[in-house]
Amino acid sequence: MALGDLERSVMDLLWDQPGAHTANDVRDALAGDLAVTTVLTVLSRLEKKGLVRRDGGRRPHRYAAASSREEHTVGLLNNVLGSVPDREAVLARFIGTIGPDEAAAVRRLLDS
Amino acid sequence: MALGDLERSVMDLLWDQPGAHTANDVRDALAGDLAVTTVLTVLSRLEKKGLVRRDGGRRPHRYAAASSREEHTVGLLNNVLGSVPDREAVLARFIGTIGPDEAAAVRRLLDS
DNA sequence: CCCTAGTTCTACGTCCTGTAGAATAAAGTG
DNA sequence: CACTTTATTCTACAGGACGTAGAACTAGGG
Repeated sequence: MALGDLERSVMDLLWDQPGAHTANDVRDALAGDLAVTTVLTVLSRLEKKGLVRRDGGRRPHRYAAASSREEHTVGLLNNVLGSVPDREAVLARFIGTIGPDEAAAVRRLLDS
Repeated sequence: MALGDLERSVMDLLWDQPGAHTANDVRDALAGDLAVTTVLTVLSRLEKKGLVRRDGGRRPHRYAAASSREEHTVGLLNNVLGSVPDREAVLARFIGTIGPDEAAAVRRLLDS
């Protein structure tokens, strides 16, 4: 599930500032001068996509990211990798493209 | 640039059977009973996206994948990784999700 | 010069996204 | 409780991407 530009901006916001936010908070933090209804629409759509969780208990509803940016992004990666018949062939080429410093980091991560 | 279902099917075809294909070839190889014009439209769009190269020399034009499936997919991966502020944080979590066999493969790839 | 196979143009329905007004609901205030 | 303010949901629309294909046009074979 790909995100649009505004959806993306909202998620970035929710990820960068974890915790519960009202629609007004989100609107104020966003660049540009959007209507609150716009923000609410986007938050609804993100909720439907499972990326945002809403707390509708008290009245200004609060919204928060449903999972971390890393989790979500790893989901995307696995998504991409799931679309090819040979994951390893892709990983092989991917590893060829990463710099030596990053390769070292990956090695470290593998060993931990 | 995300692909639609039909676009995806066409690319899979071109990747699985490398070489130059006519629109009719592609249509015959695809499931379903599509019009050739449909296939041509899709091939055009894929060409515009840079995924397909057309040889318009002789009359039944020939179409072929512009890059390998692996190259293209790695591009997608880097795309995804380019959308986050901390690539390594994502890689860290990604590595946590891969199985031990695949981890071994990655290690091998790093060493080669 | 005319078929015929092949290609490009044009088009339309559908879905997604950005955008927000209108309508409705809830909550505070006197 | 009636009224005002604030927040949420409904409804809507334009624009773009994609699946789909007919119509119009082009080029090569006879």
